[in-house]
Amino acid sequence: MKYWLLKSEPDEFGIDDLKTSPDQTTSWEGVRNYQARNFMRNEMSRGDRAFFYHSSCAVPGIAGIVQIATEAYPDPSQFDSRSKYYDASSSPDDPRWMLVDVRLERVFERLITLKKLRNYAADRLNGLPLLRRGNRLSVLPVSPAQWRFILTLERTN
DNA sequence: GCCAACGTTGGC
DNA sequence: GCCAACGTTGGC
Repeated sequence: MKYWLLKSEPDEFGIDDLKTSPDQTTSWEGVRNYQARNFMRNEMSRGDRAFFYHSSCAVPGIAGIVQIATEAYPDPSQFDSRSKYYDASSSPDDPRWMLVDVRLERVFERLITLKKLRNYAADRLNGLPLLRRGNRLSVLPVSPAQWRFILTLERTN
């Protein structure tokens, strides 16, 4: 089993939106970056777990945990001309963009803020891709050791 | 294949 | 709103 971090803007789709979704499950549509796609397509598996990260908001941070509920499959929104994720240059015969379904595991009582994570950038979270300068990927790997350590931050100040 | 221009991401 | 860091696009 692998561990991941998935970014979403809470103004668009936050963890509370997932909580109220049918089966607390949603299709993680709209990933339009090749590296992020490759992570989903090549390395992500059903049963993996991911942090649900709130980005581009007042207090960025990890809001909870989701489970990867499917293998990667073509993102239908790339073929929907009314969708903001429409990609006219992708064909159903050779879909360019993939997604996975994710199901809510739990919502943290308190956000684990980016600020807090940064406190450990030089030691326990050294090398965490999220903390890498200039990182913009919306799908990022987390090592098992980093995953375990981040979970301990849930109960500390 | 190079690279400048442009667009997007995302923290602050 | 600003700006750094990238990724993508398109002319050549």
